[in-house]
Amino acid sequence: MPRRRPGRPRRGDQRPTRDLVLAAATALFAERGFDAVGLRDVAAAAGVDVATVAHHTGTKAELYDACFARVFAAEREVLEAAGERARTALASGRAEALRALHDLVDVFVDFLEDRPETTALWLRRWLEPHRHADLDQRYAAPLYALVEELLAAAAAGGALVEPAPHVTVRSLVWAVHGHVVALAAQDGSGARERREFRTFVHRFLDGLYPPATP
Amino acid sequence: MPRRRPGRPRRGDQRPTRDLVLAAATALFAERGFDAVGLRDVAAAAGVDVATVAHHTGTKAELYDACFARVFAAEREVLEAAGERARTALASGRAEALRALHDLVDVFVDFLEDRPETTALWLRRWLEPHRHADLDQRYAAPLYALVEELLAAAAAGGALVEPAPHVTVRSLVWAVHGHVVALAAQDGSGARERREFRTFVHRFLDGLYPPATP
DNA sequence: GGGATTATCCAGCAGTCGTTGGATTAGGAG
DNA sequence: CTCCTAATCCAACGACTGCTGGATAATCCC
Repeated sequence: MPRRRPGRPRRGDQRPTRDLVLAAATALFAERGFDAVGLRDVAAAAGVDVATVAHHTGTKAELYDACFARVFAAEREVLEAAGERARTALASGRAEALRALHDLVDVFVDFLEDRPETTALWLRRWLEPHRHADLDQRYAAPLYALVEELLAAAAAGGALVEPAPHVTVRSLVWAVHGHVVALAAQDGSGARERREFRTFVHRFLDGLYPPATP
Repeated sequence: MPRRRPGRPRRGDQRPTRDLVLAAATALFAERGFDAVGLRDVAAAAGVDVATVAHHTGTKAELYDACFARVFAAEREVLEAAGERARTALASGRAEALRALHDLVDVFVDFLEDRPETTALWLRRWLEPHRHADLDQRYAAPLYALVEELLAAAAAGGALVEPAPHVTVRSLVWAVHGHVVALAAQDGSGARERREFRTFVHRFLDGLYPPATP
């Protein structure tokens, strides 16, 4: 491995080192977890010395936080864009709200299937509550609020009082993460699994909120 | 901490040291994970020296495996007992099969609510595929097969061909684990949460397999 | 050109890790 | 009592950990 050029970076230079380190660290943390990844592993994966990692990202805990913030910010961005589209459909009636709900869930599933490391970090977050202070406020809460809003709109006229919407949303979210984990654990493209999971999700929603009232 | 008596244990002695170590290690591993728990932590929690831990449970990896085997064996035992009861109901018709399905799921939820460390280890197992070789064969496969069998029986006459039963089962299992994690993360007794989750589960099953065909 | 700034690496510190060899003590077997 | 076995702890080894002080090099600003 050739030694990287030291010194101040040129004005319109290549990809900044900090992003390189964050990408490498995210992949490693998602696969092995906080304690099983050494700073020297991250440095080697990024083609950089340990001191350089520390120079750009500070403490190991700060690096960990930065990885989470980066991944979850991307997810939140995608979901809020899809949520904005869905929100406009809310005013158009129950059928449109139901379709918007289905679309939003599809976007969610697509996103996680494409970026399994998001699921890995999401799960690790639940197993390490002490390490993440404000992640829920910045990430989970807005997502839950949006989907609950759509669920409530879809249920309007359906007289759905229980279970509480947040229970339904949480269960759906965990089912999706379980699907992503199962995809990663098996071999093959998983095209069939993806198709069947979408079928399941739509049946799940239709079962709770039948599209046509008898 | 007084020094423990060395020497060969007396004939009808107290709780064997190995169980003490395994219990302490299980609690620590469930809370912090493999790498964040040192053998000295386990030893201290069990009131024992490090060398004693090694003497009884061998390598750290072997200790980890022993914890998993212990916890999952308990779960499998409970589920197979409930499954046996359910299996006899299968021959009595669709309505009885549906009720048996509901009962089995209730047993599953009750068990995990009472022993949250089972959920913690279950999740960690998915995040560390390299550390667990044969756990799926001994634990997950029989459970999945049983619930799928019940689902298929419940669906008989309902013309359910998709989604594939294992997708439904997996999603339900992950939803339950998500419920347990949420219970552990919140404060209070969580009695309301438990009640609402059961409502959700039963609605979930009824949505996929309506109890009365219209 | 001459600082000032920024980036990179080398070398090493102090601490913890899992693991082990050996000493000590207690009970069972004869 | 004497031998054997089993249980416990102490002390230490080598390896690895996160982190850092300082040297060097490349660029920017003037």
